Amino acid sequence: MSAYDLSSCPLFFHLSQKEADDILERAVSEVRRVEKGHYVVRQGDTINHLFLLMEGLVRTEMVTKEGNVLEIEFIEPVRPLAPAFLVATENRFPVDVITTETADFYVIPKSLWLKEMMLNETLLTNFMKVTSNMTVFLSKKVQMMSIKSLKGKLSLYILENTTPQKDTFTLKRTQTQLAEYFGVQRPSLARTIAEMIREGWISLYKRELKVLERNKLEELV
Amino acid sequence: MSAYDLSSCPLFFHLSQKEADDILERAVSEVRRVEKGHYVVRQGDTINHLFLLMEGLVRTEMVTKEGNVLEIEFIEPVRPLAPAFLVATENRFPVDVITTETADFYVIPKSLWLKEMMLNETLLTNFMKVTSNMTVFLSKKVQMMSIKSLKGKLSLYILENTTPQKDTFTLKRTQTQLAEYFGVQRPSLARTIAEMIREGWISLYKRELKVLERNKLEELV
DNA sequence: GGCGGTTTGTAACCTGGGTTACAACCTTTG
DNA sequence: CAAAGGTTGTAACCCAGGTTACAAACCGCC
Repeated sequence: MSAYDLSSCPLFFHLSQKEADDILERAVSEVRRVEKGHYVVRQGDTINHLFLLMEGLVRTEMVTKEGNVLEIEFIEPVRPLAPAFLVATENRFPVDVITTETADFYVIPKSLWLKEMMLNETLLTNFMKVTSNMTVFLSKKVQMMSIKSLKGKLSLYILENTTPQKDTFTLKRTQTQLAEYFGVQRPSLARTIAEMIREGWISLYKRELKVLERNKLEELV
Repeated sequence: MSAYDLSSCPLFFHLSQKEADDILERAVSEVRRVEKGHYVVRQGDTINHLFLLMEGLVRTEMVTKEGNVLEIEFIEPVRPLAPAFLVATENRFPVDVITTETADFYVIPKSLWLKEMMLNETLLTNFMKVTSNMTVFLSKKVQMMSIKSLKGKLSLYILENTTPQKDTFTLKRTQTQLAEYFGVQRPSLARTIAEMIREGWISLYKRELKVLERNKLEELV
């Protein structure tokens, strides 16, 4: 049970490896392997178990009909999947979770997990912090989505990845992925980037993006 | 301190009036009155206190630049404001909070509140449930916002307010408010409603909306 | 170096919603 | 009941982004 480094998981911060292992020893009811490209959980599934991603990589996405995929985030081990929904009144999974690599999960029944939290103050506050941070994340998402123009969304994204001091950064995603993140078509994104370059607000060489007129970007957010 | 009915507040479920009163007695450091139409907190403010709305009515809204207001929800007493952000790592208020009526708040310092939660298991699980439900709420919001077309958003809204059995409901908001909720202009909403009526999917008399072709609405969500 | 697959740039055309403006209703309230 | 303010219906025009399609550039890999 103790092959994994749990200290990197926010649920186990400030717990010794032994404490964390003991908790898992008592609570984990099943180890589940999911092959690459398969669903772990689907939007709408009822949540009675905490899923701990131990190995592999998964992607959560929210699918709107019309086939538009609005990407949310990648999750790397060791992390819990949507812990907030374990406790919520309407405890259904909000998103699809798909493995992008073969992944291993510890499956913990809700009741056992709650019991462990009641016995361990640190575990409990960690859990609360994780769910609260999810709220912060989501409300930022809402903020991003509430910006109507693509130029505005792009500006927000660029500003979040630079500072007045460090005006350059490397795009970590392809244009296609970025477009998905913003919820727009790929050519639209390319067009908008081209416009912003033409107007002299940013420059782009290979994947290196440089901010030239920070105030112009700030105006749009 | 005990003039209020705390049992309606999800933070105090399953607690006796006396238990709840005792907690507040110890934790509340200040009672604050805010006049109608004023800001209680602004987006970006650091959160070191829990605000409990005891009296009055407030509205939270997220303001995007360009002046677009994306309404989120109304809050009635007795309710905490954005409790999730008290615990989160980046504890800044995600939204503006504005009073729509003169309102009274109990202000509780973070440290005192945490202490109370550590002493009372019920209070703690209640708190967790509240923040988790906020996550559920926000991710629904994200889902709604990720639907691109106004027809789709409107369909989702209508479907959520009816069932196959009960195909009629009364619009509780004006078109202006609804348009704000969807993040579109009022004439656009009116136009779209008119289209959906013309195509025979819904009918509308005064504020009574009736679903005629449920499957058509479902297609768009 | 050359070949297939991915990523990027760009252009032409289409469409949903924004914008503005005005008229017809409702609902209060004096 | 009449004036005033709020709510709804509509129309004309504009524009950001969607859609489709193709070419150029890049990136391993044999």
